[in-house]
This record gives sequence, C-alpha cells and structure tokens, in this order.
Amino acid sequence: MASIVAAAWRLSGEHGVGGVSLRALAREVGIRQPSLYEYFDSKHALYDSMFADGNRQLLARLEAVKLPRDPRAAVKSFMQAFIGFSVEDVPRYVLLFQRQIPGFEPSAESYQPAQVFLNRAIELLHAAGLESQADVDCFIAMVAGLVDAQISNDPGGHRWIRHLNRLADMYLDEPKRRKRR
Amino acid sequence: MASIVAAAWRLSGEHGVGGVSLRALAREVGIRQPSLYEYFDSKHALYDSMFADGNRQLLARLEAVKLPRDPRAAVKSFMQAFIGFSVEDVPRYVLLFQRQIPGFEPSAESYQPAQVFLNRAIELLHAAGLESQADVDCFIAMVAGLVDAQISNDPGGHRWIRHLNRLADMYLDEPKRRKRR
DNA sequence: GTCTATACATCGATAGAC
DNA sequence: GTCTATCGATGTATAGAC
Repeated sequence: MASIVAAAWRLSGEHGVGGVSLRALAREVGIRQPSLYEYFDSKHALYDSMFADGNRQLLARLEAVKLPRDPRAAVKSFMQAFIGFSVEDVPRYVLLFQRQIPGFEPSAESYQPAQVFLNRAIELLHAAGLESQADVDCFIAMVAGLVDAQISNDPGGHRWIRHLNRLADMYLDEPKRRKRR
Repeated sequence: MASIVAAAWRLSGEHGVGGVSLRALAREVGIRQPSLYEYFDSKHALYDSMFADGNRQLLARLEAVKLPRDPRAAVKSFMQAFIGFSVEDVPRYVLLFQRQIPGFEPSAESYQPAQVFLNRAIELLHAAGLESQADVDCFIAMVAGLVDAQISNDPGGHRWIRHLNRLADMYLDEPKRRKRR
C-alpha cells in the first residue's frame, strides 16, 4: 500500500502526476493492473492516498523545523521550509496545491493535514502582527506567487524564491505604515 | 479555422481546456472528428492556435486601455486590465499562463504576443520606478499570486484581486524605502 | 491476494475511399 | 475536405481460476 504510493510518486516524477497510468503503476510495483483494485477502488482513490501522503510529508517537514522565538523570524523559517518542500518535488506540489487533476477532489480526511498546515501558517502570521484576513490572504498569495513563478520559469533555480525574506519584511511592516497615517 | 478555435473556447468553458475532446469539438463544429486533422496536425496544434488567439485577445484588450499619464496609475490600470481579462475566462487564463496541458509548449510564433505583453508590463514598471530585474520579478509574481488565489479559491469573487492597488503601492514604494537606509 | 481474460468507453491519430 | 473504418492507448471494471 505505502509502497504503491511510493511507486506512484516515482512515476509522477517522469510524466507528471496526471501522467501516472494504472497499467504503468502496476508494472512498476510488479503486479498486474487489476490487482491494484485490491488497494484502491479507483484512480481517484490513488490520488487521494497520494494527497494524504504528501500532506503528511509536509507536516513532518514543518514540524522538524526549529522555529526561532522572534515571531517574524519564525514566519520566515516556516515559509522557507514550505518553499523548499514545494520546489524540491514539483509533481507533489502540483497535486497538493494546484487544482490540476480533472475531477479530483481530496476527501475530507485527506484534506485535514492541509488544514492543520494552513492554520499553523495563519497562527504564525498573527503572532507576527498580520491580524486581518486581508493581510494574511495577501501574504500567502505572495508566497504562492513566488513558488509558482519559480517552478514554472526556473525549476531548480532560486530567481524568485530568494526574495522571500525581503518581501516578508515588506508585508509584515505594511500594517504599521498604514496605521501611521 | 477561426470558427473551430471559437468552438474550442466554448467547449473549454464547460470542462476546462484539458477537457476539450476532438470528437466533441468536431460535433460542435458539425463535422466528423478525423476531418479536424485538415485544420490541425494534432491536438497540440489546436492548443497552439488557441494560445495564439488568447494572446491576441489579451493584446487587443490592453491596447484598448487608456493609460493615465502618471506612471504609477498607469501600472495599476494596466494590471487591473490584465486581472480582469484573467478572471473573466478561467480556461483561457489556464492555457495562457499555467503550464497545465501535459506536453504542450507554445510555438515561438504563438508565444510572440505574450512577449509583447510582458515587455509592455516591464516598460511600465520601469517608468514607475521599478528598475531592477528582481523588483519586476517580484511585482509580476505578486499579481500572478493574486489571480491564482482568486481563481482557485473564490472564482467570480474579488477577495484577493481587490488588494491590487494597495499592494502595487507597497511594491512601488519599497525601492525608495530601501534607499533611505 | 493475485492472476488471466475480457469487457466497455474514451481518447488522439491514421489509412484510404470518395 | 469530408467521410468510414480502424488502430493502439487509456481508465474502469468484472468474472472466475488458483
């Protein structure tokens, strides 16, 4: 079961998440295609397992990060870890954060770790002074924009993501500037 | 030819760009599926025509915008127009700006209007004081982040894109603040 | 659990007649 | 140009032997 999901990740590295065929997956695992139905009721069920697995990987990664005391530094560390996780495995990022598989919606269970992750991010942003929904939305959209641009235009590089710390400071300072007026 | 591309756009509105099948497209046009190969050598050639067509639409839209004299206001108008164009037709945005069709790479010809658009954006940002590659990269990634979040999480709404003007000011002010130190 | 075998629908694509 | 017919691949699914 876990080894099938691992094999699916391997295959997705070659032809993308959408390019994983059940026949190829069975071949990779060393069984026949119908036997996969012993483990997954459908291809979407496979994607759901991969989605859950990817989110567990993300949570494990972020929990391993030692967050600095300073709230602002904590936000940066957290986001840097997220960015590193995202760019190191593009198909995984695509499955977890882009709506790309036609018709695939993660189940509520599989989606839960994603919620935990998001709540943790919001919590850290609050602690660093971003209180309003609007400010949090903008910050998260900014990070996603950096990751997307990086993956799309310069995979393996750092042309966009290297600006995270500077932009984070800018976003975190902005509420203060707004108040001063 | 043009009417086939138009029909393809219509179909993409129902099941997404990736969901356009040649059989459904032929049905929509009133011919049989193999007859489409008289007009397009492959499905990717169809996507290439759609890509070129979408970029022509974008250029036409942006050329129709009356840009204010003030460089900063001009940037905002330009980006607002781009955002409006993006959110009003999601499949078109997906084809033009997301790498979502597996294996599809626009031809150099079709890509040319996209270059024109990008150069125009860079030009306006320069005029508004964003000179470095880094600053331009960040600004454009920010706009893309807003559009992506909007389309993914709140299609038809304005929860993210409404922050464009405020964020634009923030990005355009930042080089000055950096110099003051 | 895993297999063989088979089925059905869909897809992009091609051959060849008209 | 348009057609019919067909190909090989896909995802999905089932029946039934071992």
